[in-house]
Amino acid sequence: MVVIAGPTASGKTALAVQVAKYFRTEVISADSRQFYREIPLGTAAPTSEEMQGIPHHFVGNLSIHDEYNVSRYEEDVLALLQRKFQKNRVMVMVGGSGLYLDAVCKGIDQLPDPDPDLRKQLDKKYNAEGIQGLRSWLLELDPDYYQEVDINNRMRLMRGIEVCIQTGMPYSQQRLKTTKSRPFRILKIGLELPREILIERIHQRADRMLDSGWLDEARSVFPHRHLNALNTVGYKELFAFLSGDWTLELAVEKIKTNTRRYAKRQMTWLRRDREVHWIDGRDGEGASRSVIELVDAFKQDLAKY
RNA sequence: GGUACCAUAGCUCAGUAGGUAGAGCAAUGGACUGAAAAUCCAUGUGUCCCUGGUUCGAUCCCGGGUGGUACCA
Repeated sequence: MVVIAGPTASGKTALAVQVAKYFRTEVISADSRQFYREIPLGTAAPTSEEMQGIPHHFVGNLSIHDEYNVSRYEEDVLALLQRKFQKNRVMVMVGGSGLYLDAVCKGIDQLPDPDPDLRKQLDKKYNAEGIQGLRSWLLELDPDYYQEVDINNRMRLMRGIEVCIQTGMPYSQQRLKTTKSRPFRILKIGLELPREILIERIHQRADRMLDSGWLDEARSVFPHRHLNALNTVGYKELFAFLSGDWTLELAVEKIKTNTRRYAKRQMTWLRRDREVHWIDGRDGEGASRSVIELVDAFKQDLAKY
């Protein structure tokens, strides 16, 4: 499996199609927002024209009303890969959601999915007693995890508490971070661009997306703005405009800023992964040639064993 | 042309009884196992507009200049 990762607006979509074309195979998206069919414009999901006839999986396959999470994604992708590897030697996975990429490449521990009723209780606790309420709750249930969590991060605190309650065992004993073995070999590619160029591309793409009707798309999902799928860069800002809190100009400026920050977080995540082979994303043709070379070298390497 | 006010970090601004300065945002670095495009942590040297003067010492007080804003002609 060839994994193509990189920050938003770095040209992953086009590169993945080029590579999939060359190997006559299909593309799996690892983008936690392109799943949702109601929001293709604002998530820069590939259009059918951009796909150039290459089958894409996990793009527009869900509704914003669906419940979904990384472990289900891991399962779904593995099931699909098992089928696809029967006839394809190579598969391409492309996306910018680091956690989702890792779930497929390295696996994720066996832990329960969140229970909606419990989440409600946790929210109630947080609203009534603030972060301190969550802290003391977690300290009681799992003192070991309490020592290592981000003590200010309410989501981590909540998840820790949730797992302890649902399983009756400390979270810290179940979050093992073991790496699972996969029945296929993985080659990871990272697309990199000089900072100024990436920033320029982010800005231009935001303007292009707005020109192509993004605001109308945001308006159409506005009534559901509290759904998690819409807690997303771009939509949050457009919703602030649609609510009358911000001018459109301000919203656009914030979209650009927040997209830049998102790209930075993606890079932080990816840089940590020593298995990534970095390639220059400035020239699309060159990038796809580099990927193909890397894949061929990888195959030859495999043949030795 | 006159009068008043303003000029401090990339931006918006605070401040110093005269002892060379700090917030928010941005930016940068980082964390990350079922909300992940989420969530969270860390990091503040900048000719305090220029130039004379007073002073042991001026970003701060005084004079002049330059630029900006408002009002009056």
